[in-house]
Parts: sequence; structure tokens; C-alpha cells
Amino acid sequence: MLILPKTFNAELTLFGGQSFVWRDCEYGYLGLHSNLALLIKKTKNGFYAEQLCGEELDLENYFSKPEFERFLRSDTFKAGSEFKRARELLGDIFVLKQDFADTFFSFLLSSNNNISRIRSSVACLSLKLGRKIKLGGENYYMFPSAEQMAQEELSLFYECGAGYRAEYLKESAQKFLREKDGMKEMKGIKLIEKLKEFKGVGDKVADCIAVFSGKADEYSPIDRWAKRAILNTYGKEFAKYYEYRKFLSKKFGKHAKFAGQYLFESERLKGQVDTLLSAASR
DNA sequence: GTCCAGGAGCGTT
DNA sequence: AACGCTCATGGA
Repeated sequence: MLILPKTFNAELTLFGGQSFVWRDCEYGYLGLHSNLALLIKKTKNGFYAEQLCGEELDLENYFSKPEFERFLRSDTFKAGSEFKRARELLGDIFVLKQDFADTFFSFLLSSNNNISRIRSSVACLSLKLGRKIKLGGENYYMFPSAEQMAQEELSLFYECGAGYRAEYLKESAQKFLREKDGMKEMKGIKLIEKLKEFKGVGDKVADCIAVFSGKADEYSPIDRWAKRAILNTYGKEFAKYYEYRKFLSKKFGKHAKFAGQYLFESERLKGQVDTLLSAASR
């Protein structure tokens, strides 16, 4: 069991677009990876994470808790910094170290897509292909294994709303099986470059897979929100993806994944707040 | 009907 | 190396 602080922002951490395997449940939140199930109990006193099944997992490591605490003690996170202010507003956004295969397939679905559609496709794939587990008398379905993904027909992926990304899944699943052992020890930019060899994986998706599977703390994915945040916060704009990548890793070093996540969420929520305000004024 | 979403592939310049 | 077009799909 792992105690998470009261300041843990479960919504942004679990549903903010770094993971698509979490859902609400009676006690709090349920996370169904391909090989393990996690439960976060929400109580008046805080959050309690525990593992329900699967090969034993280091929960602190899954939530990057030690790294996050280091981030809080770092020069990047200091009085008056943009991150100190962001945390006061948004609480603790942890960056998960998820199963590599689950993260790989999830983010193949992410290009030119939105978070709720990605989640619904992941839920659909899990329902159709995933291992069934019984929890509290109810059936749940875990994320499909890579082996399972590799033997499916294209049509199955279309049925789950993957759209044109169905071909990414179909093609990359075969290659994933062949290459996963070779990628086991890779991390950082070397892993990112390797991932880009897969169909459907460009710069951004490669960063997502590497960072959100816990293999590249010194990077953070740069999507449209991150670009807007970097422009608004630091007045910087670049033509090339690798220039953004270099900017983040140079400025924030091993804390880049947390810095990037706070920039992303701050910018993304700014839009949502504007939407809510304009809706309220009408 | 149009626009947008944690973009990438592919052909043309 | 740098553009521009296209790719499903559901919600706003």
C-alpha cells in the first residue's frame, strides 16, 4: 500500500492524457494495465494506492514519487517559480511509469485525437481482447497483451473507433513483438529514436511512450498545448520539434517530465476555464 | 455544417 | 529539409 498526499490531483494525473487505463470506481479509481490492476482509494484523509493483482509492482516507482519529491526540492521548483504557482493551483500531478507495451499501444491511438476518444478506444480494446478479472463480484477487462494485439484483424481496431490509426496498430503490433526484447534496456533519446521506426510513431508520440512508461525523465512531449505554454511562459517559439525537446531538457534536466506536465496542464486548463466562463456568461 | 482533438505519413517542392 | 494535404471519428 502506498499513501498518496492529500494534494494529489487524481483527475489530472489519471485522466489528463498520460494514461488511458484508469476509470472511476466505487472506492475511487481503478487502473487496469495488461498485467496488473491497481486501486486508488479515496478517503477523507487522502488517497491510498494498492495493487489488486499481477506481478508485484513498486508503487512508489509507478507514481514517480521519489522523483517528484526531488523535483519539489529542486531549483526548478522554487519560491516564485511558475511551477510553485501551478502546484498551488493544480496540486500534485504525478507522472506515471506505466507498462511499456500498454503505453506504446495507447499512444498509437493518440495522433490527431482527443483524450476522451482515446480512453473509449482503450476501453473497447480491453473489453474485446483483455483478460477478464472479477472485482467485488463484477467483471472488468484489462488492457490487451501485445501478443493479443498482434493477432487481431484490422476490422477489430476500426470497431473500437481507431479510425485510420487502426493500420498503425495492426502494423506496429507485429514489429513490437519482434523488437520488444531489444528495447527493454533502452531509455532516453536512444529509445525515442528507436520508437520512431514504428508506423504511427512520430516525435510527439515517441516522447509520450518513453516518458509515460518511465524511461525518459529528462524529456516531455510537446503538443500544441505545450508549444502555447512555452510561448506564453518563456516567449520562445521554434520551427522544429527537436528544438523544443532540447529547450525543455536543457532548461529542466531530469525534472523535465514534471515541468512539461505542469506547463501542459496549466495551458490546457486555461482554455477550459475560459470555456466555462464564457458558457456561464451566456 | 464546421471545427477540433496529447499528429503522422506521404508526395511534391 | 521543408511544405501541404490527407487521414476516421465523435463531440461541441
